[in-house]
Amino acid sequence: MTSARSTRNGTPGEGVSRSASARAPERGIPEATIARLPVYLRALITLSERGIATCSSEELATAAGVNSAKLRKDLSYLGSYGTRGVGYDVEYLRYQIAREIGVTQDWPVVIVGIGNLGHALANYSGFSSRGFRIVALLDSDPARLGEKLGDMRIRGFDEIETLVEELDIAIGVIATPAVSAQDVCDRLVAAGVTSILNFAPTVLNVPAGVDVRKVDLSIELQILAYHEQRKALAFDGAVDIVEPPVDPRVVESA
Amino acid sequence: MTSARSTRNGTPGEGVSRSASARAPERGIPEATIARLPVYLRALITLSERGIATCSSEELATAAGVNSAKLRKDLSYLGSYGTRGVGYDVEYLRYQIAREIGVTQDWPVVIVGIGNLGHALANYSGFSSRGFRIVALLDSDPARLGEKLGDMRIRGFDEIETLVEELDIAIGVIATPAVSAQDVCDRLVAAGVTSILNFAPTVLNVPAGVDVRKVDLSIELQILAYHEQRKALAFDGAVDIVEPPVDPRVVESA
DNA sequence: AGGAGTTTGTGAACGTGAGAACAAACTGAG
DNA sequence: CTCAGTTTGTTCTCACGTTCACAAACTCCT
Repeated sequence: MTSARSTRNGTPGEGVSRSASARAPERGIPEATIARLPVYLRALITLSERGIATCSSEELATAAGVNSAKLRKDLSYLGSYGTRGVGYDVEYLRYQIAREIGVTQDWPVVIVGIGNLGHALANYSGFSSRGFRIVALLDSDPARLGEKLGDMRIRGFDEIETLVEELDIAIGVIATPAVSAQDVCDRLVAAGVTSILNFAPTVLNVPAGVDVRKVDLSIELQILAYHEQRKALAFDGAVDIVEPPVDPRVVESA
Repeated sequence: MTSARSTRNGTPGEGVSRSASARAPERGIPEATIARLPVYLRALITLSERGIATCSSEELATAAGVNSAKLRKDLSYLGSYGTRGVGYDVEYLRYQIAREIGVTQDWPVVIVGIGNLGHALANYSGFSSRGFRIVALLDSDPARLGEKLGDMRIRGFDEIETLVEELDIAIGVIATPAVSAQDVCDRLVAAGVTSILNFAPTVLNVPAGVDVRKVDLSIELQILAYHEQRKALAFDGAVDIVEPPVDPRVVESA
C-alpha cells in the first residue's frame, strides 16, 4: 500500500480468468514485488555509479532498505539472475529489472495542471533520467498559456486530444485542483491514456483497463500524525484509556 | 503497498509484546486501515460540504473508492459509530475519525529543501486546512536565505536545532536532493523530530521509534510503466512468450 | 404492536505477503 | 578431486488483509 496503495482497476470478480491450464509458469508477479522493483533498480544504479560490479543479496537489500529474504524472493519471480556462492552482477541485474519494469524504452508523458506542483514535476530531473520524457504540458488558465518552461510551451486543454493521439501518450499526470481532476481524467482516457498518476486530492473513476495511482500529500502527513499521536499518548502512560468520545450531535442538533 | 508504503520502524521481533492478557480490547488498528482513514475523512468532508447529514456505508464507500464491506470493517476498529438500518451521521463520524487520526489538534511542520518541490509544498493549501501548520522553511542555499514565501522567511540549516526545539516540531518534510537527505534527516531526528515525510529518492536510516514515509514520484511512474508494458504485450498477443533475455555480460566483458 | 425492509457490525473463509530455514549450486584452497 | 565456506533460490509456515455472508438492530408502515 501501499500509501499510495496500488489502485489497480477492473472489477475483481470478472477478471480475465488467467488460464486455468495446469503447469503454466504463469508470469504473475505480485503487486507488492512490482512496487519494490524500482527501489532495487535505484539501489543498483547507485552501486553501479560507485563502480561496484558484484553484490550479494544482503548488500543490495541493505541499500534498498528491505531484508534479504524478501529481496531474493522478489528477484526469483523475475528469473534466476544470480550466482550461488557469488551474488549478483550489478549491471546484468540492473538491465533485467529495467527490462521487466519497462524502462529500457522511453515513455512519453503529459502533465496536466501547471500550478506550483505541476511546475515542480515538469522540472524534476528524476523522470527523464529514468525512462520517462515529458512531452506535453497543459493548463486551463489562459494567462499561463504559451508560457515557456524549459524548452516546452504550456498548451490549453483544447489540445488534449490531438497531443495524446499524435504523440502516442499512454501515461498522464494530473496535478490540477480537485474539482477539475475528474474532467481532465475523462478527457485523457477518452483520448487514449491508459495510466494515470493523480496528485489531485480526489478519487478518480476510470473504466476497466485503466490504471490509476494516487499520490496524496496530506494523506501521508495524516498517517504520520496518527502514529505521532500514539507516541505522545504512550509517553503519557495513557495508552489504554481513551477520553470518552464527545458526541457533537448533542451539542449541535437535538 | 504505496509508493508511499509504510515504513514503520523498530525491529519486528523484539516488539512491546502486546500484553498477552486475555480479553483486552487491545486498540490495535491495522496499518492498512489507518492508511484509509484519511480517505474516508476527506469523503466525509465532501459530503458535509454538500449538506448531506447521513450516509450509508455503501454511499461513503463509493465516495472513498473502496467497497462497502471493507469500509464497515475499517470503521468497526474505531468503534460502533453507525446506526443499523440508518447509516452514519456524517458530522459525528467525521469528528470521530479526525480524533482517531489526531488532526483535531494542529501539528507544526518543518519543510527542509525549498527547491521546486519545496515551494509547491509550502504553498499547498491542503496542509493547513487539515490539521497541519507549516511553521518553518529551511534551505542550505545562501542565495535563497531570507527569501519570503507567503508570510514566512527561509532560514538556514544552522537553525534546524533551535527551531525544532523551540517550536516543538515533531513532523518534518524532506524535499532536498538525495545526497543531503540523510544528513538533514539525522539532524532533524537529533533535534527531536519523530516523523518524517521523505520526498528525496533515497532510503533513510532512522533509529527505532521514528516513522518515515516515502513519496517517490519516479517510482510511481515506473509502477505504471510496468502495467502499461504488460497491456501493450497483451495487445500484441505475446502474453506468455518473453523474448530470450540478452546477456550484456557477453557483450561487455569476457 | 407486528412485520417487512434496511443497514450495520462481525465471524469465518480465502487470498496474499513476509520471514525463517534449508537444500542446491557455486568458488577456491589444498 | 574433495572439502569447507558462501550465497542463491525455494519451500513452508504464519500473519495480515480482503471479501462474503449473515445475525442483530434499527425504521417505518399498517
